[in-house]
Amino acid sequence: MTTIHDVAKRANVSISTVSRVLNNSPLVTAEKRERVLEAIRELGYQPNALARGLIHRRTQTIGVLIPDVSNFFFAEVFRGMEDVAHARGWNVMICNTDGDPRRMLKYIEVLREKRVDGVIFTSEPVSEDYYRALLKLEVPVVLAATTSGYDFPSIKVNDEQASFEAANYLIEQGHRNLGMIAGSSHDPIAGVPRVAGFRRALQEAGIADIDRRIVHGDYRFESGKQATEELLGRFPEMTAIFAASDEMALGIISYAYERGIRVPEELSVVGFDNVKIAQMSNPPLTTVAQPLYQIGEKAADCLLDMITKTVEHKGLHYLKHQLIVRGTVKEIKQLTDERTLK
Amino acid sequence: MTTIHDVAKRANVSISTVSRVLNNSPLVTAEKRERVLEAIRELGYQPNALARGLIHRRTQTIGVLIPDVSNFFFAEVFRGMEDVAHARGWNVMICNTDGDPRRMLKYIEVLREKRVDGVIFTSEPVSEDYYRALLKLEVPVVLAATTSGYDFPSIKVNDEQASFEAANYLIEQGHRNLGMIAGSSHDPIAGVPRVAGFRRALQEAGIADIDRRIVHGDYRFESGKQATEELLGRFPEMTAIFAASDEMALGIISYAYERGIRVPEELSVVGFDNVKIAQMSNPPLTTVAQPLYQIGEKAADCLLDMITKTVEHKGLHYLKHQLIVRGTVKEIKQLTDERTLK
DNA sequence: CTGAAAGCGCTTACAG
DNA sequence: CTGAAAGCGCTTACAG
Repeated sequence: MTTIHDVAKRANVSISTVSRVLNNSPLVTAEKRERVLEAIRELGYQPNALARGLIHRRTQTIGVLIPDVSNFFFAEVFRGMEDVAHARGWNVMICNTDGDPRRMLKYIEVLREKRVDGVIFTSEPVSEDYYRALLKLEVPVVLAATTSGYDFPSIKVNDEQASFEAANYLIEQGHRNLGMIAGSSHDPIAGVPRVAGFRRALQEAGIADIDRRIVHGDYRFESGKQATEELLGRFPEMTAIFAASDEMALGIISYAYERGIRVPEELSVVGFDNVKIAQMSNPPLTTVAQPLYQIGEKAADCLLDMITKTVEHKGLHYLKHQLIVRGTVKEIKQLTDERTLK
Repeated sequence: MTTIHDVAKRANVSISTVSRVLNNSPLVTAEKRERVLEAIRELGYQPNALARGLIHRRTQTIGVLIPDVSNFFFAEVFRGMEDVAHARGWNVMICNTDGDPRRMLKYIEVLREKRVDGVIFTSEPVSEDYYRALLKLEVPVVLAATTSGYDFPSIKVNDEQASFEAANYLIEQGHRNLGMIAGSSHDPIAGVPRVAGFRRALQEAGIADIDRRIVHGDYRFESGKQATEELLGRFPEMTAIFAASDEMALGIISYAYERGIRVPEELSVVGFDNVKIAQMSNPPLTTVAQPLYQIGEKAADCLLDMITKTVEHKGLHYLKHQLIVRGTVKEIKQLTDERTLK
């Protein structure tokens, strides 16, 4: 591969001069500049980013730690990151951690070796081990779709509030016998707060027996089906279920379909996330939208701002969630209304 | 950040010695090795991959050119690549091209600057521009889920044959009035060959009017819905539709659901790809599976073999497709049988 | 076995 | 304005 020396020789100048035109230095005569440019063109020369990076201590690369890009949710968040990185002239090194601590720690080390300029840590809780490893990186870190007790800026949705609104919507539509398929109770991000929001809504509505109305899944389709069976076993008359992920919500719909339970006539369903498949189900899924792509965009923007010292970011940034009403919730007359009518 | 000099000073040896223990050279006394290791640990030193890469002319990084990771299909293929890269000690730089030639060419340049050790080019036809740019890279290139007239090894499924089998399956199930929602007729990979396979099956079965039975979509959900409307407008009695992607197949199901057409009782559907959502539809989608994850794995393995010169790969490698029978196809008695019975 | 030196491909004061 | 030189953080013949 051609180097700066080849160009210098061909243009009959020193490598310093070549370097100057490469870096748009004004102190080169028009004539030499032309000669150099010409030589570059003829040779198809491109500067070696490694050599440049070594000197500038900047690689123009950021690392993205993410559980699994083949997951609908992460795929969209990631796309937002990649797009702004690209637009701002950065590249991204992707690291699928699978939620595996060994893999995560290994990847953080690799990112350190490669001297990435910054890191986006996505969707997982920040353990103390992770925190220490991240600090050693000595570069800016931004949290996407998660948050922590440490001082990394983080971009996410207000899970408690979003969940509260979803449950509340169901209640407003007249449902009183409702349940929830939650995420993991060990998950401080998408697990605990969403349960808390659900709880708050039911409490305010004076609905009893809340604990038994909550079953835990793992956010995936299959667990949504199983959890529905469990829930309907406990409350055969249940009229609505809120799931902490769209995939689990699709599991509810599938379960209902298999048993001949009509959605939404007999069972209303609300999901969480608004991944692309939410609009492809039958009926299309009513869900709480997280601005996935924007979370990725904002996280990348925030990180690049910190790297280039344009702006200093701190603390927790909430992005707006939004209830998307499609076809899986039916309004039902409340018992009290019916009694009143008689 | 600490350098090899810091370690050398602390361990009271030369940087050559530090370098040797870093590279597991046998020519270092146990005692010095210990001292160096100790210093490395205390300092939390990690060698700079840029400096190493500069010398070795190897970055331990591969580039992946892919249209859009947020797409179900590519996300899974990509995951396969990332997993083997990781397992074999390589990192991956991801480049979402969006099928945009400017973006593609720009990315190939960037990969050249960054001196990646190899490139996987995914799912797009290789234009002459791309070919030239790829050649200039001077590193191995492997094609995943696509192929070309050039001499890059490529990993894909036999689209014509897979499509033929899908159509044939429908015919075997007694369908004679069937249609296809194809991809783009400008797409030499997932467009043209799949239409050809469909055609061949209908021809062999002596089914007439083939041209009118084919409508083109863009692989996405919405176009599947629209194409269904078009097809059913032309052939109101149509009993089965084969789609060149699962997403379009889901579009067929949605269209049917909205119009009260029962799947599979009144309309059978077969998809292509077997992305994760295929099993989440109601009824679950019968489809031709491409081994997505394995295509990614194999492409990465093939590339890394070439980079490390373990093996030389050439030509076209077909990975096996497979018809996955789920719930969207109904067997119907053929008219001829019914007549025979009477 | 070990260290000084050259070199990977660049950038950037420094002197002219 | 321009080139020689030093240096970014490493590896690896070379001499001892």
